[in-house]
Parts: sequence; structure tokens; C-alpha cells
Amino acid sequence: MADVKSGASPLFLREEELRQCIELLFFAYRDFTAGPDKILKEYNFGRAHHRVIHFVWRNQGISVSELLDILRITKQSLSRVLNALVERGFIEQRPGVTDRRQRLLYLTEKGQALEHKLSEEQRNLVAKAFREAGGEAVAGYRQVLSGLINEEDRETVLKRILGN
Amino acid sequence: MADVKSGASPLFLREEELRQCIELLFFAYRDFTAGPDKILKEYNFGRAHHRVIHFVWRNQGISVSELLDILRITKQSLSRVLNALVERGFIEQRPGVTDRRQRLLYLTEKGQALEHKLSEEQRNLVAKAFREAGGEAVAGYRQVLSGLINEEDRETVLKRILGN
DNA sequence: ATTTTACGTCAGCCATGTTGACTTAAATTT
DNA sequence: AAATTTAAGTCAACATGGCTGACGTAAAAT
Repeated sequence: MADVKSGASPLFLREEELRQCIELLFFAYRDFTAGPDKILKEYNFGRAHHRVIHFVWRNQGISVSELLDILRITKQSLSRVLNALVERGFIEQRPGVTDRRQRLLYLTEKGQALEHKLSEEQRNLVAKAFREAGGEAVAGYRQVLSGLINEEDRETVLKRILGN
Repeated sequence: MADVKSGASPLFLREEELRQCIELLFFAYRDFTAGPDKILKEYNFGRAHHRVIHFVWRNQGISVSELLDILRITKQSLSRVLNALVERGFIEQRPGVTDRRQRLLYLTEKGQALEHKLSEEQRNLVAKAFREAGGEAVAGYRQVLSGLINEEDRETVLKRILGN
């Protein structure tokens, strides 16, 4: 009874540790995403545009449905954002060669330039955190975050991240 | 010249590694936050409510301005969410003892129950990832994520997470 | 007595998510 | 060849949760 509340109880410590790590994820994500927002504003874009730019850059020639699967949003939500990017010349659509129903997505040079500009600060931030933490810590980071990915499609996602 | 594009270039590898870790953070966060959303819907609450519930639970008696500082949103945004939680009896406001302008926030029993319900799946998920990754990996995870927190208030934030 | 601070409200706007219904063209199946 | 399924798009309406700006009140600090 008493040791349920005891600070020395391993069960309590475990839960407290979990909570801390959950908060850590919140704060890290909060500050990590804060960077690009300023730049995006100058272009009258938002985070949604950034996500599209990022994943099209990483997966040149991705189909719309694949992109939808990554972002986990509806095609109606995507279309608003995607249309803006296409109209303003950041993304180009080309019909698929084997399946001409597809409209495969590519970043234009302008789009690539923006991608680079947007990710620069983030890359510097992560690079600094990595340098300070060391290689082993980075390995741990990767392991734990991989474990947080939904088990059902973890393999697929990891494959995509690491480059098929 | 040539080795700028060479796959063996350490500079290229470094950048590629960074990109991978950035994506990892995106996917992990995406799947990590997906859990509570179902439960929240049953209550007609959203993620914003969850965040408030979480941080009030972790900082019983927190003032409104402190909460605003954590969430990094405007008081007008907070008020909508907070008022709903107070009206429906999940959160209680009490005037501060030393400073009676403050309306310190507390979770009611009902609020604590909801917090527990909401975090349960998340805690299980993180616990599983930790078990699979091992203690060293967890230490790395913590180190790297700490490094991603905005340098200016990192100390303050870490203090809050770890419990002053 | 004045100013500042903590908190609150009203009103309106914007970004980005949702559902549902319907279209078109190409690919696939029967 | 005809029917069905699939990839993608569109229109419309709505919800959530951010934002700005203006203004109010009570308590604390100067």
C-alpha cells in the first residue's frame, strides 16, 4: 500500500520516467518546428506546405496517393496546399509513364531552393544536438523513435526513410 | 567538385543522416499523437484540450501565464479550450494565495481520470519502445531531444520536466 | 495616486483539418 | 467490348485551433 506512493518504488520511477520522456518529445518537437515558420510566412505558406515540400523532395516522382498515405490527411486537404505549390511554380506534376492516371510530383528548381532554405536551420539544429550528444546517443535516439512508429507499417516507413 | 555528389563523401552522408533523423521525428510524433485522438473525440475534445490537461496535471496549481508560456499560444486561444474544461468540470480554478489576481489551475478528480485514460496508451507505447531499445538507447534519446530544445530556455524547460 | 500586471472577454480572420457527393480518364476485370 | 475499379480532382460546407486588435477589471507594485 504505502510503497505505491513511495518515491523509491521502481514502478513509480518507471512511470515518472515515461512521463518525462513524453514531455521531452513535446518540447523538442515544439522548438524544432518553430524554425521554418518564419521563412514560410514570408512566402505566405504554412507548415502544411512545408511538409509537402519536404516529402516531395525526399521522394521525387511520388504519386499523390503515396503522399496522402505519408501525411495521413484527406486528398481535399492536400489539394488546397498542393495546388498553391503547383500554381506558384514550386512543384511540377507529370503523368506517370506506366500508369498515366498518376500525376507524379517533382520539385522544380525553385522548389528545391525553398526546401533547402527551410531545412537549413533545422539541419543545423539537429547537427548541433548530435555533436553535443555523441554517436552513441544518436543511435539511441534512432532506436527509440523507430520504436514509436506504428508497428503495422514500421518496416515500410523505415524503408522509406532510409531510402528503400 | 566531383565528391560533392559522391555517395562516399562524409559531408553527404552527414546530411543524409540528418535528414533521416528529422523524418524519424516526424513519423514518431505522428504515430505517437494518434493514440489519444480517438478518446478525445468521444468527449468532443481535441488535442489542444489534451495538452492543457497534461500540463495542468503535471503542474498542479500552475498559473495561466505559466501555462501560456509552455504552450506558446495566445491567451485568447487558450481561453476557448480552458473554459470548456472548466465548464465541464475537468479543471478547477482557485485564486492564488499570495497573489489574488492569479487563477491557479487544478485538475479535478474527473480531470485526473481523463488524463490517466488519455496517457495510458502513450505510456504503454513509450514503455514498449524503451524495453525494446534498452537503457542506453533511452539515455541517448533523452540527450538528443534535450539538445533540440531551444537553447535560451532549455534549462528552465528541463527543470520543469524533471521536477524543479 | 498612478501604473503595471494577471487575467478575461468580444469580435473577426486565417490555416488546415474533416465529411460527403460527384466527375473524369485510365487501367483492370469479366 | 463492356463493366468495374482506381487515381486523381473538384465543389461545398463545416470544425478546430491558431491569430490580431481592442477593451475591461481587479489586485499588486511603484
